[in-house]
Amino acid sequence: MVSVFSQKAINIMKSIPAGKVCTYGQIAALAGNHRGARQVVRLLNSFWEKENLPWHRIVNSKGTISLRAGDGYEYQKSLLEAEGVEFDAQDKIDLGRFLWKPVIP
DNA sequence: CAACTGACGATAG
DNA sequence: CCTATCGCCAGTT
Repeated sequence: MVSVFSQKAINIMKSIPAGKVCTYGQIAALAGNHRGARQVVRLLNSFWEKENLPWHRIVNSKGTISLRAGDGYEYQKSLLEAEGVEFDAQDKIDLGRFLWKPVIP
């Protein structure tokens, strides 16, 4: 038991299907804190290897990858493209088509 | 145990 | 479009 927020966020992230992406704010809001995007970042960096989270499916609210080129940016992009996610000329994802909308009761 | 750290978001200018 | 600021708080040092 870490925290309710962490568990929910982790649960949500583990549920993201291939070919879809999620935003930090969305996960934070679903986990109970609409302003907890930074906590989501912390959780990802701390639990992605322990919980086997698909960190590459998490992007910022604009649908762009937050990492800088050379710092994993191209790697994440390639992973997403391999799952069917498309990037436009501005290297951003069309959230209208690829944003995953989880079903939380 | 106190301070620091963040792959962000929304708002204001 | 851009930069600046505040908010939020678990995990790490």
